[in-house]
Amino acid sequence: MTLSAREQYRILADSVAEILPEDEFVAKLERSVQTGVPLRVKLGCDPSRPDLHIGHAVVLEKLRQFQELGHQVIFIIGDFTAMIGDPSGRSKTRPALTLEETKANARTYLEQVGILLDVSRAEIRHNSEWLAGLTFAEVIRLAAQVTVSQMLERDDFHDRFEREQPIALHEFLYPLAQGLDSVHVRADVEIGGTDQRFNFLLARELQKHAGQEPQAIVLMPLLEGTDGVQKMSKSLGNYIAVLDSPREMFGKAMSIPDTLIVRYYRFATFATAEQAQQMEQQLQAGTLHPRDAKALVAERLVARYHGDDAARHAREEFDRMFRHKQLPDEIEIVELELAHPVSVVDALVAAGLVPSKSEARRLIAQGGVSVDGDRVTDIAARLAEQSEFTLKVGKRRFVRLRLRSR
RNA sequence: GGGCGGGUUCCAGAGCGGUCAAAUGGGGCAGACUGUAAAUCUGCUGGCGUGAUGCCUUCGGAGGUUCGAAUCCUUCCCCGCCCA
Repeated sequence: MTLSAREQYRILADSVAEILPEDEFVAKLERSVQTGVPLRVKLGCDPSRPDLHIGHAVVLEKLRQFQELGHQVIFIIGDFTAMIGDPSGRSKTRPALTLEETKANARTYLEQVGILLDVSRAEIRHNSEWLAGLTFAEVIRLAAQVTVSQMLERDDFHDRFEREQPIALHEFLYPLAQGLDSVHVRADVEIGGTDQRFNFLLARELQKHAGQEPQAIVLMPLLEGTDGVQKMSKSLGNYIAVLDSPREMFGKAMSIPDTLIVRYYRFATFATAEQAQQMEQQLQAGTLHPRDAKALVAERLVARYHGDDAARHAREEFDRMFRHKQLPDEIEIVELELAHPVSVVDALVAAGLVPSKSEARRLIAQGGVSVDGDRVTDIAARLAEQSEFTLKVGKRRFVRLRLRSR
């Protein structure tokens, strides 16, 4: 069921941020169709951060399309680089991983990828295969292929250089290592987020040096995080993880700013361009309420990772909790041995709802704490002589506390 | 090797002998409002403790001067820029 190059292009070019260079990409597709040889499509993975979020999914979805069109997907586990310790930028201590950790992380990573596409059909390689054995002489020869000013073209290097912030020498080596990966797997296409443009282009240079046809580059848009400003990333804490529970996923999706609704619809739930456009119009015309639009996006998102039932349930629960301010139907139960009388402050800390007593006092003073539905107003309040309480902090932190007397 | 500028609370960044747990912004949290964990507004944001202008621990590390130090001195570590 091989589609023509043109049809493939139409599918693959949809929703990309950029394809570089466009004509080479088309030529590769045409040749693939003619010869029946699938394209080798590379995706690099960072095993130091195995938690996938829905921003990654934008790329994986595209990869899935390649796979469905019969092309060969290649995952490169960056185990070698992870073992050395990625310095990139400001993250101060990103400790070097052991081989075992790297392996375990890679496994988790691929499990999560498996939610979105068929990992069993993909080629999985570790870059330690070819990087670990390089001699220093080879590294120098490699480094000689690129100039410092070329390196400084890269956005973040440039930026840091301008701002007089440190750039460690070995940071220059990472793009080179990544580029070597492309050479070693003979990638026809490399796919990633738009922030990878420089690295991917550098890989083309290395491939040319190695006498290979340079890879085409498919760049996917970077999804903004739930804060609506910065790109989604784990370290910024503005992400929705692929493994988030339905409730969390739904809630986080509901917390995105209105301006992001259509974008999430499109790139997080993979609505078609037409659907997205339609939503946009309805929002503008006022026929679709932003809240409802967001709920639709949230529900579709949950449905993708947890199924339709879970999605519906998450939606109902969200309405119950936030529109009607009732309790969720499942509350974590914490059992503690505390002797009466127990102060509310102590209970909050013991139940793990707040990190310190000072914090608990602050929250009470601000009216953010309730016990069995009644707001606590007194910092020195104590729990009544009963064995079970529902503690609530803010709008969405609940615990059912069971006290056992000793 | 030399010169200069730096290392402050989650982040950025003021402070430069007491009035500093430390300005301001960001982030986070809470409240009000609401259409949601949107937006907006308000408050809080080291720990312990309370009828408190209370106690303790923090300003790269270690010492020291002083009644008193984030602020001065010594030394060590780290970073940036420039010159060589």
